[in-house]
Amino acid sequence: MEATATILHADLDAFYASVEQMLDPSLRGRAIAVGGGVVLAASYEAKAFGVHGGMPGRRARELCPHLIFVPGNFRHYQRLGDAAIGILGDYTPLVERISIDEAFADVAGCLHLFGSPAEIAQTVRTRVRRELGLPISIGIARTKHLAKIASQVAKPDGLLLVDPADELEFLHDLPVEVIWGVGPATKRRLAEAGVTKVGQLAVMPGQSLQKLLGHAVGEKLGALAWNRDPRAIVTDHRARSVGAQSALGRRPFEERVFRPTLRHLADRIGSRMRSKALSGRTVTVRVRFADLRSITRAVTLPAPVSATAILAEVAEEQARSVRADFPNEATISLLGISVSHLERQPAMQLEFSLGLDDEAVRPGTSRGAARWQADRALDAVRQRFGWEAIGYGSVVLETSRSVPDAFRELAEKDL
DNA sequence: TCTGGGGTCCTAGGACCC
DNA sequence: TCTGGGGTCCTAGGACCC
Repeated sequence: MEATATILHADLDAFYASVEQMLDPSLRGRAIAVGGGVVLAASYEAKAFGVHGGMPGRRARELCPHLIFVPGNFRHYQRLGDAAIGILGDYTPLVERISIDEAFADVAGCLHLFGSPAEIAQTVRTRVRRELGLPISIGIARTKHLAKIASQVAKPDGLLLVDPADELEFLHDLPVEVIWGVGPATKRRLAEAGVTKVGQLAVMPGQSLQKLLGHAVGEKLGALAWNRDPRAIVTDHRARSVGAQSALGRRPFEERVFRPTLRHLADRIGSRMRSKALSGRTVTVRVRFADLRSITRAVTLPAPVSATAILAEVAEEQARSVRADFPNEATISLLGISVSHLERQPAMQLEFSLGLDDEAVRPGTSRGAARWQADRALDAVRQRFGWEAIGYGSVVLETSRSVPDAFRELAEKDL
């Protein structure tokens, strides 16, 4: 007996742009871009001119002179994304959200209640359109990988079921870059070997594939080309790292620049970690030079931390070491911090024992405890009055922001 | 013709231990 | 005196995804 296709991949079409067009009817049917300095999302009308997400706003305007730029309504995006995925959840508890506008679902267990996978998918599409006013495409297949490809092929505003009997016929005709994990670099390498279609990839000997792309990527691609994808739906993902970065334009690589910036980044990361009761042992700093080459420095601490001041100190120390190692790099364009080796526990007790807080403030209290309490107080104020209400005094960033802060908050939001 | 920010996973080499 | 193998952890960098 042949397995049935019960995995759905649902993907809201040109999400931010569609929301804007839904909210403002005068934008419907027109080429719009959400964002300004950088295009965060483009409507299909704009995509027809070659405009796409991530593109500099100026370039987009060149391609499409009548392009309308709209600032984002980020609260709406979060709300509507949640609502759309929620509709999917009305039919099965097996929903795996992978971003604000995208999710997998397995409907194998609810067919007797709601009908065939295609019927369920169509119901979801109809409801998202009727209740939220948004277009959503859904792909259905036997595996996650193929369902995702199907939803991309179905776009815009479409539904595509890949019958298990037709999987390879469907898949092998498509270009290699439809495969999850084939980006520009892998595509180029494959093209150099004369491989542009999935079908060609499929018949490549495993050994040469692994030689070309490395063991893991080669093996994965070889399997995916035959639609061998063992991944199941995972309903709870736990974070493996928490990070923040900031593009700086061109700034001198000096203490007076990187100290306040790292402090601000550490502050954002620390408060996010504390709000989720996470702490982490490895602190990685990224420094990007003016020519876009970037350097990372990581250090693993003996115990996990989440206090802003400690994260900042560790990060500053690493920035200094990069500075010392690259005396000829006078200009930087980005700084980032990321914390990994996360553990699910408050960091308070652990930070005492790090030796980072050797000056006791008073008997029974360490500097680490004082910091932790200060952080908690700050977190509480922000919870009531908003992020901008309070912060580390030294932090005044004159960075010109091409990305609205609300977008950062959105990107930071736990999905 | 230089795009921002938040992530995940893989590779390779070195240190260290048994 | 060059003679193994296996495992784990760590760092740095790269590719990819949304």
